[in-house]
Amino acid sequence: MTAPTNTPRLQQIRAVAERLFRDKGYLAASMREIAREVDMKGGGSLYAHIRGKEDLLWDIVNDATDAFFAALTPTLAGSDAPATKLRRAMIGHILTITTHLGAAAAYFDEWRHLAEPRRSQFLARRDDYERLFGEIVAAGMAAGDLRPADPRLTTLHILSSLNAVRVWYKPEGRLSAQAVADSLADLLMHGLCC
Amino acid sequence: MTAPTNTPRLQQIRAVAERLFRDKGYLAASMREIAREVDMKGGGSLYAHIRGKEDLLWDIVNDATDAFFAALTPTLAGSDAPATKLRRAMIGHILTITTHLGAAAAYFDEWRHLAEPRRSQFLARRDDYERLFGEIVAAGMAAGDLRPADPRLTTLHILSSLNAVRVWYKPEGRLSAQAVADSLADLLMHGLCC
DNA sequence: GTCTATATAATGATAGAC
DNA sequence: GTCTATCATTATATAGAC
Repeated sequence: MTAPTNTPRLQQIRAVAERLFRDKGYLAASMREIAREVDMKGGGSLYAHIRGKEDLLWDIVNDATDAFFAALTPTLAGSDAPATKLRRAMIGHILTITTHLGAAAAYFDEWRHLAEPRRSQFLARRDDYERLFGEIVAAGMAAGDLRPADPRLTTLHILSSLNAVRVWYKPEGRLSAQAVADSLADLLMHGLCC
Repeated sequence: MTAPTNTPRLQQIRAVAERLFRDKGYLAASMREIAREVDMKGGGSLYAHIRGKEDLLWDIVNDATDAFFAALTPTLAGSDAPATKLRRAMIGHILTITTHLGAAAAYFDEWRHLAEPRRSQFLARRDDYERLFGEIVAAGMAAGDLRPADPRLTTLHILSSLNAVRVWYKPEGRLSAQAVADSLADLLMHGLCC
């Protein structure tokens, strides 16, 4: 939570910061560069809109967290069988990444540049999400819907496999986000073997 | 390639840099901090051993690349069936990550802070490795050993799933590296479904 | 709200004594 | 090879005119 205002100019600044934080990393992206990309002549003007660089990261990280929860909530509320629920959760997770690539980079990689207590607050929310996701996996195994295995370790494998999409997915590439999501869900559900 | 010498002191500096680059990121890890962790009193003393900070990153990144190739080569040379080869390659890849966590962080995340032409040189070698890995996948599908799918996309999914282990694996944790490697190989080979 | 100028702190790297 | 001192650069952030 920074300012209660949310002007178009601020949103523009946040969009640029999101892109630069992803492209070069939080530390390598300077305030002067962000300012230049929104057609300001010096970094100082930014401080009429934000209190500091870290606020930009904080807002981006929270947008990402909100998006992941928003994608998972309807799946959790549904009454599908666990395996179907898991597939829907996986697809939703991947599509959230592919439609919020900048925010995803902050969520997975750049959050460590947050100072306390924000850092811990973020990690707590991320843990909540992973716990919710893991409950689907555990339920599926308990119901005999999924192969029995260590549910915590399996959830870790699933989520980190899904998250890896952020590294190489290109919106302008030959593959649609849906095709990437479907293929990875198939791979995780059925495996490589015949 | 930096200096032809390779003293114990230099190896110690590289080991510290590797750990700090992983823990805080390349840019956030200062030369003064590296110096302090090898019991030097100021960052200046480091320059009797290296020419610059980037040389440390470069050497670490190349160590990682060498390690990945070293793990893959015997598997490629073997005469196993493609599916067996793939499993061995996956296990070897994961174990290389877990035994070189600092170098893996540089290999996957910090390489972008290399200036040209080193950056491109590194990416070319990494592409070579991924191509070799992908040939096992393609051969397995061609032989009917693996389920038919887009071999390039499948290779991308496999490798990025394996690579994700670096993010959460803790050597002092409850799971051995071998257990992590086996469980992920099982998941990718056979899937979650019954 | 944006500009210019600047305060303040930290960085990578170098120089020279020992 | 390590020390201390320092240079040059860059960073985030602030002050005050407009």
